[in-house]
Amino acid sequence: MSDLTPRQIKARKTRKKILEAALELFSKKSFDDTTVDEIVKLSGTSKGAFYTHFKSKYEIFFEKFKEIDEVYWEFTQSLPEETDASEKLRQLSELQMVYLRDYWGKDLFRTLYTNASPNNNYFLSQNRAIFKIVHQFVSEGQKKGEFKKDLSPEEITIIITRCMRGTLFDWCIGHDNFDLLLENQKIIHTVLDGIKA
Amino acid sequence: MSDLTPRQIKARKTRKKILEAALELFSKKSFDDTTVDEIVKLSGTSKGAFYTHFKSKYEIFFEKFKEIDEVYWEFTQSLPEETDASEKLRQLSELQMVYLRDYWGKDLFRTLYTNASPNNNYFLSQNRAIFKIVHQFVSEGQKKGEFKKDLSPEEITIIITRCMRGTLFDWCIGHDNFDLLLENQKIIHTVLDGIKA
DNA sequence: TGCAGTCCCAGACTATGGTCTGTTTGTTAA
DNA sequence: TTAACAAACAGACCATAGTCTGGGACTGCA
Repeated sequence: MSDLTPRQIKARKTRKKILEAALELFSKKSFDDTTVDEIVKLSGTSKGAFYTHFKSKYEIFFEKFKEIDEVYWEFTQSLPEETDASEKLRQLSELQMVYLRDYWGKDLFRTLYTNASPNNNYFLSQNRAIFKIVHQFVSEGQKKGEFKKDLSPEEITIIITRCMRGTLFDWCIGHDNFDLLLENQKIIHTVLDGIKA
Repeated sequence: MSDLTPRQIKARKTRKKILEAALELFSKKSFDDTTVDEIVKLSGTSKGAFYTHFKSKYEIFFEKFKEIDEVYWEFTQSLPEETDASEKLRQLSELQMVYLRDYWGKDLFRTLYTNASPNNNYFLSQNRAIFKIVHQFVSEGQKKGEFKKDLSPEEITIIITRCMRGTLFDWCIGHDNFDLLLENQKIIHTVLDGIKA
């Protein structure tokens, strides 16, 4: 961990300064209202430093996004083994919504969606914790005979995560200000009904 | 219709020139690679003209987006009345996917999603043709006893359109290059199973 | 008919995300 | 040790979406 050369240590420090300044400004103002020049100024660095450490302004809070998956893993550990698969899925999706609503918030989360691109879409990746966890629950459910087997676990997992994404998209882009938990609950309930044996 | 003053007629012409030039460039290159200066140059107008007629570069092809709803209406007329509601929904969603895939294409469609904002999201509006048509089919299905009644027609309609949106989002943002029709079919089938009586 | 006001537009200008070039300084192979 | 190299960075520079100002032509009203 700390067998880094002095140069690398200094670089890390610079990176950290930039990251902290950026996140501070993002929360104080907003992503869109924060300019790279401001970040650079507050962190006491430069454009050059900024772009050696981050590919884009967007990528900066992408860093923060990775925290999400930590939360999911912790949750999974805490679940009693014998719970129904559909119950687990319900709880997981609820956790996700609560977390995104309360910890991230609409505005911050929106920039994720509007800045997504085919090159930069980790949050669609099937390597993500949320995908793996859902997949695990679905497999369990199929083994226990709780779910149909005309679709593979992967296919069902994709369906479920896609529904959640649709809900999240409407939530952060639309101006309806709907109840994220309630809306998610309805769609998840419907989908689970659709895959029950 | 044509009781326009000469000034208004000229303005319309300018607007049209800009719109045509823009769409030509969008299809020849892409939305992102087309600059406003190019549009202005090709259309023989100016920035001032551009921004009096359109709020933003994005809004320009928003114009094109409205064509979609025309297609949906036409389709609805062509359906035999006695078809099952779920069959109607299946066909409608398929039509949508074919149209977006073949007529719009991934790249063009993506800019819709990445440029959406709470101020500018007609395509989430419940006034859209797609929403109204789905709503009508769902109501029919409930009346015929084909669908459950524990959710209102509006709620079910939202669920269905949201699923389609989730699929479309993954399609145009992700790099999986999956089969849009097939993926849509799976998710719609599952959701319909979930609302069947 | 004359004139005040407004619409439509031209084009200079601004703001900002991102690139490029040069410089310094730590690193490494001989 | 030292020369070549590369990492880390500073800041000028570029590209482009969008704004601002001014002016000419049309319109409506006195």
